[in-house]
Amino acid sequence: MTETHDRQAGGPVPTLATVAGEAGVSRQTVSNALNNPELLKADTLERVQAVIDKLGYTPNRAARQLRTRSSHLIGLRFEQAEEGTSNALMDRFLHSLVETTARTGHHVLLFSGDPSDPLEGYDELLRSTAVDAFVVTDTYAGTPQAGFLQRRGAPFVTFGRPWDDPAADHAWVDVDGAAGGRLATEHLIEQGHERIAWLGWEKSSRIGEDRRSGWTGALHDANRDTFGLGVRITDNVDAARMAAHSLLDDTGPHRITGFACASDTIGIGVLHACAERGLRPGADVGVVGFDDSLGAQVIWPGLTSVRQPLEQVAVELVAILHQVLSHKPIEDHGKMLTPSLVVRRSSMRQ
Amino acid sequence: MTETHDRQAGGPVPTLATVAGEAGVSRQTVSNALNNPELLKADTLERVQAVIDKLGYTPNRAARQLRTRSSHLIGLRFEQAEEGTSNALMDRFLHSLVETTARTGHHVLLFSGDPSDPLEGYDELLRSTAVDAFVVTDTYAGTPQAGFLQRRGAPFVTFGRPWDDPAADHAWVDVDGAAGGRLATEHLIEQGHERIAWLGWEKSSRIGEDRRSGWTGALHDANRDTFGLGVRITDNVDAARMAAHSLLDDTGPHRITGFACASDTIGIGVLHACAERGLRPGADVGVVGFDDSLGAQVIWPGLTSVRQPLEQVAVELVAILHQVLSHKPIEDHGKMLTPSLVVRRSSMRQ
DNA sequence: GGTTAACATTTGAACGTTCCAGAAGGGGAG
DNA sequence: CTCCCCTTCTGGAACGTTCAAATGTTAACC
Repeated sequence: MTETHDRQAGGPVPTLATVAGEAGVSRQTVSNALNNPELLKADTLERVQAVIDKLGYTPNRAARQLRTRSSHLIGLRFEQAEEGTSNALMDRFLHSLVETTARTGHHVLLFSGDPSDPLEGYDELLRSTAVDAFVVTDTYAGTPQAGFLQRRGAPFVTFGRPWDDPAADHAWVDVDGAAGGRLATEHLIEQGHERIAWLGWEKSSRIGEDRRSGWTGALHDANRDTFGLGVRITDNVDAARMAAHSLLDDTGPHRITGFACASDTIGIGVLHACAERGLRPGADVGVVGFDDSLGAQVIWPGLTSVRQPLEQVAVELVAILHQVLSHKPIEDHGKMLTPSLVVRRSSMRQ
Repeated sequence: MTETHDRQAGGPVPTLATVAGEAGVSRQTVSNALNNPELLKADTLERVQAVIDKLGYTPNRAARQLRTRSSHLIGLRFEQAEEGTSNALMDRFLHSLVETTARTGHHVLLFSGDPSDPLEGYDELLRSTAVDAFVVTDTYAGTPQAGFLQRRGAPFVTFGRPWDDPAADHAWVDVDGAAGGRLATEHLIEQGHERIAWLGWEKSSRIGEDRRSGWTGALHDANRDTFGLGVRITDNVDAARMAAHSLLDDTGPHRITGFACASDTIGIGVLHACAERGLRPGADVGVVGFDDSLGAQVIWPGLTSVRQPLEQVAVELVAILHQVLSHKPIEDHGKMLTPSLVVRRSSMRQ
């Protein structure tokens, strides 16, 4: 607690005029003391600062926002995720974002919208000049937010690359899913697994295909075949469990012993199948999930998982956002970050 | 998409004056059309509305906020939870809150603060009149936020009752942990378990003691002893696993077969211990967790858990907040909600 | 027909800040 | 001494809205 004023004090909130009167200067001088201190003579600045501290003055945000047309708020549409994996991810990301924006005096404003209308909310906040910019998170292929905001001339950055249009010229930050899939697969190869399957999402999921391509690439680089080893399912534990059983039933020249998965939910399904067959995760079968969710941490015996650097994503997002807001020409439109592997017992041979 | 204006349109944002000019009325009349439509003659209202729709006018939030001294923002300090159970809870709660506040045109503003100073952030937002009110979530015993905000005369509601001071006269909403503990225990009794243990937190946790008291009460009502059956540990899987082993080793007149737990993390630890002993959850041992987290849903074979009605908590919080903001006398200072039991296979006898 | 009252709308001021143009006070060059 | 520039500070205006009071309009009553 560094403030020198009395935090307990209630009473009327001091304004610029209050401070100016107390310090014997004009309003504008007080304003300058805060926004352009280099314009003031040293001793004036000091005197004004003292009064500001004494009264505990903080500029009224509404007035400042009205005058400067800048709210220092970042809008984020906070949509209900299906009961699934993404919840935990969002929580971690959101915290990083709040933390990062705070460093530059910005705050995060959450708004909701009917999932059936992906633009709902954006428009109203824009017209009422409630936020300076948006962070857009749900940018799977075909979502119209980016196009809409761009046409409206609204500042925004997406978490997620523009899948449809590689030439899209809005700013984005994303995590390299292919690199993640490769990390998982190469780790399983290192652990000595001969046949490594991929359990992923439907073909329509661009994120899923991206992650899968890392698996394909790693196997090809090791001169291995992927034929019959890539399975597409929906993202739930039971579908994954059954798919894993089916793959484990398959007795070719080599049995399948490695599973790289597009999500932790799927990885957990594989672990369930192992339990039902009496296979020991780690020793008999190697399993790697994706996203390092809470479930991966608490499930027995611990699920190795690809972790997205969400803290870093937030930092990059905010950095780019500042460039966009200051109308600087943006150097890179996109920033790709690399995930890391959190190794737990589900993939450790001994 | 019900708006009749062109969502694509960029250009200057229309103001009250724009609309007034177009409709041939004064600014104030347009303002009234929005805020007090009953003051206008029917056909005037209709005409103004038509222009508002046509131009896609939305009142400037900053100007409105400056004049009315109301930002329509609810502040929520969003603190990093330790890697643990509460994350998932927070996510579900936060979504409900965003959804509920949206219904009355409010938004949620997130701010962060150094965990070492529980008051950081509140003061600044208050002085800059950035938010109308706060929702305070981390109200374990001894947290100073409530007292601070009350002295400052700031509107707020806490999620969590004032443990220290039952006579505290601020508004709060909470979930009845004792009822939850009782639900879990009575369910285990119904399932035919003779000796039911409690695995909970350290005595310093008021929430933990509250939940535990439900277990105690249910056992006493059934004329059973609790002696030696209540264990206090820290909230992590491994501690719970070891404690469960220790309890399962105990061979009194009856073996312990029921476990009521203060959290899902602990419940999951018990399931791990069962797995290591070859005990079948459900058939041999009944386990009930608390909070219905993602982990409870995905772990094999499914963990029965006490679920907090977070959606309803949000609704009640917002309702009380509106009472506080309109300076109505508050009927009840506190609102206690009852949790429910989500039964999964970890507690089903067959 | 004139006085009142109720209704419908307008006008000027204010919220607290920053922008802009300009004033006051030095100091040096011509 | 005058002119000009530089530094430092000031006063009025403006951002877009709502409040409070004033104005104009219609209807109602005796």
